[in-house]
Amino acid sequence: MSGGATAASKPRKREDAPRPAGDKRDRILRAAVKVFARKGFYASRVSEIARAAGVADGTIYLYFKSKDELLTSLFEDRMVRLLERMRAAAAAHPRGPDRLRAVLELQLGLLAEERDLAEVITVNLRQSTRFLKQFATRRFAEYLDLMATMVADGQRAGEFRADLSPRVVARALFGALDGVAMTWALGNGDPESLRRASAQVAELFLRGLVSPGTSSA
Amino acid sequence: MSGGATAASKPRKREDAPRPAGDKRDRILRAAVKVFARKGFYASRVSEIARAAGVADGTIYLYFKSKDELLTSLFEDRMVRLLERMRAAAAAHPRGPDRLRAVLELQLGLLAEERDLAEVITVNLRQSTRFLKQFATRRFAEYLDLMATMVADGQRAGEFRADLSPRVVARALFGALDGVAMTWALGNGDPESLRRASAQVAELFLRGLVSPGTSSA
Amino acid sequence: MSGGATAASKPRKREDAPRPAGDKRDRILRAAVKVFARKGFYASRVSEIARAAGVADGTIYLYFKSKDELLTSLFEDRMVRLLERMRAAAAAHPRGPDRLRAVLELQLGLLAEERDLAEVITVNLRQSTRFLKQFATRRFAEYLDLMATMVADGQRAGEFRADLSPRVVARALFGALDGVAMTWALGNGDPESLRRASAQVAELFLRGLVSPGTSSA
Amino acid sequence: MSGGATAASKPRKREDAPRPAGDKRDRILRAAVKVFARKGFYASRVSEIARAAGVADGTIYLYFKSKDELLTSLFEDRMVRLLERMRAAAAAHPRGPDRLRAVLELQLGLLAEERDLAEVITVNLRQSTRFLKQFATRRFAEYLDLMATMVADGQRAGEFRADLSPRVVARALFGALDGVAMTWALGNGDPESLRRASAQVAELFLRGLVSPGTSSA
DNA sequence: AATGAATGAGCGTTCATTCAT
DNA sequence: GATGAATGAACGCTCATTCAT
Repeated sequence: MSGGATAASKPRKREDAPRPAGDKRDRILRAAVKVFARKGFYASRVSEIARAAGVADGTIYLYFKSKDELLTSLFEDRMVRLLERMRAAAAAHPRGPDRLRAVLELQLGLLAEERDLAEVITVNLRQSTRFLKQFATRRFAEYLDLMATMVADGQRAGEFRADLSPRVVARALFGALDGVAMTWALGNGDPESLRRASAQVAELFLRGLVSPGTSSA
Repeated sequence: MSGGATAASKPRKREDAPRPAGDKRDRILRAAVKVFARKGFYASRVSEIARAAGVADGTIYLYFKSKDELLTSLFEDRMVRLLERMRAAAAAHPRGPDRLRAVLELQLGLLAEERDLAEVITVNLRQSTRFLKQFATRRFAEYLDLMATMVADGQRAGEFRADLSPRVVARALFGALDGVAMTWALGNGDPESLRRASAQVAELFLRGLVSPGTSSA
Repeated sequence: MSGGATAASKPRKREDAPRPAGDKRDRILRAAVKVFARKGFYASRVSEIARAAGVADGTIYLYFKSKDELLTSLFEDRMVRLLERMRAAAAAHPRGPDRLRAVLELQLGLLAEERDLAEVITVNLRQSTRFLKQFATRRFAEYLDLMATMVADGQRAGEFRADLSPRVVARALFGALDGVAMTWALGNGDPESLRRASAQVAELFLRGLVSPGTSSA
Repeated sequence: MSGGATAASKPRKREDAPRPAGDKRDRILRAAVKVFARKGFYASRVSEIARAAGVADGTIYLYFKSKDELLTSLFEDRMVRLLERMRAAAAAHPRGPDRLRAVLELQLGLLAEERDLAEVITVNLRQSTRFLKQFATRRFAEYLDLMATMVADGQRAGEFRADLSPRVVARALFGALDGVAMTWALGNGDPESLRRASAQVAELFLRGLVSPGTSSA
């Protein structure tokens, strides 16, 4: 998927223009998303993921060091992608409110397209404290920083009220989106309904954030 | 809360007065919170919980059917307690904004006092999709209903803007509180800092919710 | 059962003619027969036997050293009773063929009256090699001796053919009775059908044993 | 017996010729016979069987679903083999008495060669009523049918007395052989002595079965 | 004597990971 | 690289037995 992040696949001679391998790594990751979403990380068997990916059990270990690293890579992969797009969206919108709205809609929009991923990110990823503490921290901090920066920028520009801590707002924003995505993923999962909810959450937060005397539209 | 027999305890003779034992179930639950918080549900060993509770491994099975049921009971117990207090807090505040603020502060206040519990509730509880789907559903739905009802009541009273779906607001509120609690639990965990964050979240949501032309204070 | 009302079970000074205690020991043994028959020795729980006997788990250990000893005592008890009656029956019939017939009918007759016991004796008793080798040996050898002696006596008296080893005949007789009882116990268990089978087995063996030129009737 | 794939083995690639492995299932079964015979089914540990078979504990579960199924497969395997040979022996002897003698000698002959197996079949197999009732029933019924049919055929041919129920005779025969084998297996276990006993049992039953006026030789 | 809550040793089974082919 | 049979460490749970009351 995507052009950029090929990560460290297996060694290939050279050239082999279009897509030499790496195909398998992706198939495994996609299979993992599906299986993790259905049964949860711990209840998922490596052999199930292998079967779903159409490879042998052992093959998985040619691409990932362990089952843990599979979850880890999944998160890393998706998070990097999300952060990239968020930064692009932010750059495209100079005004704080527009920017915030764009970012929120981007985030839920991505999940709406991939329900299984939403379930993995919002539910399974919290499997272990250890995981969250040791691994996810870096990308997650990056994510919170991005959000907090957007808020702080808006405050400096006088677009957002200045009496709220940008970090607290960022955490609340993350949580609200996560909660909405989670309840959606656990429910029926109609993509459109998540998009509608997304617009309302944006509305709610923007109204909560704007400085008195500023129109949010 | 509640005076009498909680759920399915162990068989008790007759009488009731002296309350000789019965604390064992509680000791186990409290030990479970502690251990789950430190290592996560799956990485926690039943024997560790037993040691932490000061009982033998087998004793745990006199009070809980399985390790799973331990998590389940934990959630049930705490959730019932939370819901009771939330209803009480709601009843004590007739005006929508006050009511909402009281409920939010209650929820984060409870977690601020018991950091381990916060970690279990916000992190470990999402261990498995199966758990969330099959078990937690009932109490969680009750929780969301309560929040949504508060919002809807406020809307009918003209205190809250009417163009947002109460259910979406409830989900966002839950998520925001959960996200703030999670990031707090994963961090240093100073109770006071969670209370301060709580006040800001309330501020943010109330401002976002109030009808134009209404003062939120 | 047995004596009378017995009432209290605690130790009495002396006298107390009919049956001071021991009532409980018997209740436990009878409960054990029932439970062992239904589920097999290993699958039977001490607590089930206790419940069936109407006593507490711990009480069983006041009368028996262990679960093993329960089986052991059961076998001993019943075997002693059987051997006593067999000796009496043998003494009452001077002629070899009559004696053999009487003994066979006695044995299957006892089991026919107590189907559960038949199941325990024929099926469960063979639980472990250790059990058979270390414990049952004594009484079982006594049983085989009794049978072999009857055959040998008959041979000396010219009533039975002399070209068969009395010990082999005894083993075959035991086996035949045991096999018939087992297939019966595993089936419907109509007492009358076991008695009919018993008569045929006696007929078969007597005809097989009699010296040529002797009428078996 | 049989050349090809026995029952449910593990997945084999394709080919068939070289028979590279596949001996593992057999090695495990043989180890199980040995261990069960020495300690009884319940006292035997899966890990002991694994060690005796020279495989890892987990390997056993690649070939058998559970420890129970190990016993079950053992019985099934051996029983199928016995029944095949019994049918062959029966077919080779047209006259009732010869046929019966041949079958009896075959059965004890097989056990004489494999003392451990004799112990498992006669002793351990009766471990649980459940086992006997639910599983062994089919093959055991087949066995009894075969014996009963031989008797009934002989009766129709006028070779055996007609006043005995073929089914009762079959049960007695089974029991006699089983009892003789059991007492032998629990004792010293000299193969020759079991063969001698076998001949005497045949003699005893044939004499008991023949119609008056028929020579059994 | 009787109770039954508590104990904790012990075991069947699972499953991530390895490695010979 | 790819395979999947084999491995064996690790753990939840059971249940015979004990002992304070």
